[in-house]
Amino acid sequence: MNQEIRDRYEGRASIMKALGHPTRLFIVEELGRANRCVCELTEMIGADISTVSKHLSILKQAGVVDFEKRGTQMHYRLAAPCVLNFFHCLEDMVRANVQRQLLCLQNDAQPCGCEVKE
Amino acid sequence: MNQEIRDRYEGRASIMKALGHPTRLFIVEELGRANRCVCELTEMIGADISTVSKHLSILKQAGVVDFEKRGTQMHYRLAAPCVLNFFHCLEDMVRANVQRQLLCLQNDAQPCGCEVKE
DNA sequence: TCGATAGTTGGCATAACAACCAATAAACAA
DNA sequence: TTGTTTATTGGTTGTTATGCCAACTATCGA
Repeated sequence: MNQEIRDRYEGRASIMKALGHPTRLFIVEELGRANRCVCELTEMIGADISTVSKHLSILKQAGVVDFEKRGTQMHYRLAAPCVLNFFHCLEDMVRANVQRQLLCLQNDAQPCGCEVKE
Repeated sequence: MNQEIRDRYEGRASIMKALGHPTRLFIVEELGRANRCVCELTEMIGADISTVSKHLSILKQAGVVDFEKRGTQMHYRLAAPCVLNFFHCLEDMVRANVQRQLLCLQNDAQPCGCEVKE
C-alpha cells in the first residue's frame, strides 16, 4: 500500500473515526431528526458543554455536520445526510454480534473468537 | 443520555471505530473483492504481519469479518457486506471536504472553520 | 455599560490505540 | 523428529483521544 493509496484511505478513515464515538453517533442521529443548538444537545447528552462542543468540532472537521450562527446560539445541522443510511447496517451488525456471543456462551467447549478478555 | 441509551450507541460506535483506520478500511474493501489470507493482506499492506493480524482481530471482534482455517492459513472474508455501501457516501464526503478546503484557501479573509491547525 | 447566556479554546490527567519485535502455537513437508 | 511457513499474542514505546475545568469571546437584554 503506497503513500497515494494510503492517503486515499486516510481521508475516508478519518470520517469513520469521527463517527466512532457513542456521543457523536447520538448527535448525528439527533440532527437527522432536527437541527439543534449546542445547548440543546448538551442538555440531551448530559456532559459538559465544552465536551459537546469538541465533539461537534470533530464532526464539523469531518464534514458530517455544519453550523449557522443565530444570535448567541450555534445551530448545527447534518451536512452529509447519507451517513444516516449507515445506521440500518450497524443495527443489523449489533444484533448479529449479540447472537454470536450468545451462541459462544452456549457451547463454550470450543472457542469461537468472541470470548470476553479479562 | 442515560446508561441504556448510551450502551445502545456504544455498540454501534465500536463498529464505526473498528472501521476508523485506513488499513482496516483497505482490508474491508479488499475483502469485498475477494477472500484473502493474512499473508496476502500483509503483502498488500506492507506492514508487519502481527500488525495486520491485530487489525483483523479488531474487525473480527466488531463482526465485520470472519475467518476460516485452511491448513496453516487463515482465510478471512467479509461477514457484513453491508459496510461496502458506506464507501459511496464516504467518497462523496471526501470530495466535499476537499472542495470546502479549496474554497477556504481562496477567500481566507473570513475564517470558515477548515483552517489547518499548526 | 454591565451582567447573563452560549460557545469555543487551552491545559491537563488519564485512558486507549498503533506498530514493532520477540515469543509462541499449529500445520505440514522433508 | 526437525525445520519452515503462517498466524496470534505479549510486551514496550510513542502517539492520540477523551473529558473536565478554567479562561476567554460574542451576543443581547436591562
